[in-house]
Amino acid sequence: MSQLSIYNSLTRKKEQFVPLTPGYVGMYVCGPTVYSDVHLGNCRTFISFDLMYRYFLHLGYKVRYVRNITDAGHLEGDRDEGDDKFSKKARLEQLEPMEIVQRYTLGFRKMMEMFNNLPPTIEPTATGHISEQIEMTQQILANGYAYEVNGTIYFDVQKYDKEKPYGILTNRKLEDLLEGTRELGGQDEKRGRLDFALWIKAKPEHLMQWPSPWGMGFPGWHIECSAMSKKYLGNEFDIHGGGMDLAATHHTNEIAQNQACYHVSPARYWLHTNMLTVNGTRMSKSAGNGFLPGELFTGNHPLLERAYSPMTVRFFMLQTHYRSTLDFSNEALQAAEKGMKRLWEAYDIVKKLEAGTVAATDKALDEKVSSLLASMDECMNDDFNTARVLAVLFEVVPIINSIKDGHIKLQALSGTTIAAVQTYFKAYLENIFGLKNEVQSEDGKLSGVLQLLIEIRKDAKQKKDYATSDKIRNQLLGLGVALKDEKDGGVTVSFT
RNA sequence: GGUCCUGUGGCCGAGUGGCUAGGCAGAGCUCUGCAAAAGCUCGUACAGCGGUUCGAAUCCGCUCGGGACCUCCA
Repeated sequence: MSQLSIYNSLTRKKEQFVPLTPGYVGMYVCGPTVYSDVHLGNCRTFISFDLMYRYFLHLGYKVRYVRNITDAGHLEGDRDEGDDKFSKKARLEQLEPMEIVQRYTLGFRKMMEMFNNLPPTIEPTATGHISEQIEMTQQILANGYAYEVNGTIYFDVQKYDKEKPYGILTNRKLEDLLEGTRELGGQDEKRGRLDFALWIKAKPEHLMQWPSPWGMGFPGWHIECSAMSKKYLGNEFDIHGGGMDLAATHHTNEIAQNQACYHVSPARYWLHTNMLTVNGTRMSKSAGNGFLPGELFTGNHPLLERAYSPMTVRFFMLQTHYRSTLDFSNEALQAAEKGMKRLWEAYDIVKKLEAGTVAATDKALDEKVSSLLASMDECMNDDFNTARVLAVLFEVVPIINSIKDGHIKLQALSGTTIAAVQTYFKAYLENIFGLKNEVQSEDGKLSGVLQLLIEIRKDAKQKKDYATSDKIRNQLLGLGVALKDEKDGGVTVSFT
C-alpha cells in the first residue's frame, strides 16, 4: 500500500507524511471564535479536519487532536481603541461575556455533533491559558523580538525578518507585505506597520482583562494558538491546520512567535482548507452571505429551496477535495442527497451479503472489485482525495445492485472479496467519512402496523386488487414511507 | 499594485501527458400489473490562441474571464 502524502502549504507541494514520533500524530487546528454562531464555512474546515483525524485513526496512529476555542477578546481591528468582540456583544445583549462564550460554545459543539464530527482530544480555551500566553510574551520580549508601549506588547516583525523570513508560509517578501499595508497613523504606537500585538493594555471599562507584568490587559489573538499548541503538542509537532484565510496573517504570526520564542517552527506540515462559496464568492461573516447550519437543516433561508440534512451536507463536502473551493447551490445539494441515498442503499445490501468460502466464478470481475477497493486507499493516501474515493465506491455500487437483482450471482465473487467489500464500505463510509444513516428506525408498535399494511397489500395484489394495493402504497408514500416491490416478491421499506 | 489559485459536457465536480472519473439531471432499452428502484446503452467536455511533444484537459507562453489573500473571518 502506498504511503500517505499530504500537501504542505509551507513547501507548496505534496510530501510524504512522516510523523515526528512513529505511530503518533500531533495535530493542531484553529478553532472557532465563540462570539456568534458558526457558519457553514467554518463547518467545512472542521469537517475536513475531522476526516483527516479519522483517517489517521484508521491508519492506526494514536492522535492528539487539539482544537482551541477562542473565547478571549480580540480587538475588532488591529487598533487598540476597539472594543473586544465579546464585551461588545455583551453590552448589546446585556449579558456577561462568559455567557456569550458559553452559549456559542455549546452551540458550536452541538453543530459539530450534528455533522458527526468526533470531538478533538483536547479543546483548550484561550481564557484558560492566560498565564501561558503571558509567559510566552515575556520570553519573546526577553529574546528581543518584542517591545512595550504603554502597557501593550508588540511583536517586532522587521527585526524578526532580518533573521527569519516572516512571509515564508505564503511566499511573500517583507517589502511586498509592507507595500500592501496602510500607513501608520500619527498617534500609532507601533514601530512597524506589520507589527502585531502579543498583549494589549485594557481600558478600565473593558470587561475581559487580566493582570500581567505590564498591567491589566488581554492577550493578542495570535499568541493563544502558539501557547496552547506548545503546551499540549510541544515545540514541534506534526500538523497545523486551519482555513486558508488564516494562513497569511494568523499562521504567519504564529510561526514568527514560535520562532522568536523557541527558535523552531511549530509544525512540520501546514494544511489549509479552501473556502466555501456562494455564487462564486466566498462565504464569510463580514460579507454576510453565510449560511448557518441550522438554517440549512430547516431550509429557513431565502436562498434555500428546502431543508438539507447534516449528512447530506457532509457528503456534499466530501465530493470535493478539501483544497478546492466548493460552491453552494440547491441543485448541487440535491444531487448530493440523491447520490448519498444510492450509496447508502447499496451499503445496506452489502451488509446483508453472506460471504461464502467458494472461489470466484468470475475471475475478471473478482479482480476488478479487488483492485477498485485497493484504489480507495491509494486515493485517500493522495492528500485525502475523498472525491475520488467516492467515485470508486460508486463504481462498485452497480455490481452490488446486480448481485441483489440476480444479474450477477453472488458466487461470481469470492468470499474473500465479498468480505473485503463489506470491510471497505464500513471503514470508508462510517469510520473515515463519518457518515451515518439518518433515517430513524421505526419503533416497535409502528413497525407492527407497517408490517400489517404490507401484508394486506400483498393479499390485495395476489387477488389483483390493484386499487387497494396502490392505495396503500401511495398513501404511505405521502406519509414518507416508500414501499418497493422486489423481484423476489419481497418488499423493501425506506423512509423519505 | 503585490502574492497566488482557477476556468472541465445542462448542473456539481475528479484528473497521473497516451487508457471510461464519478454524482445529479436528460434520452432509449430491459425487468415490472403499475409505480419506484435497479441493470444496460448514450452525450464524444476540457475558456481562446499559439508553442513543446509521436501524442496535452494535463507542460510552456500570451489573451480573456472568475476568485482568494495582502484588514476581523475556517
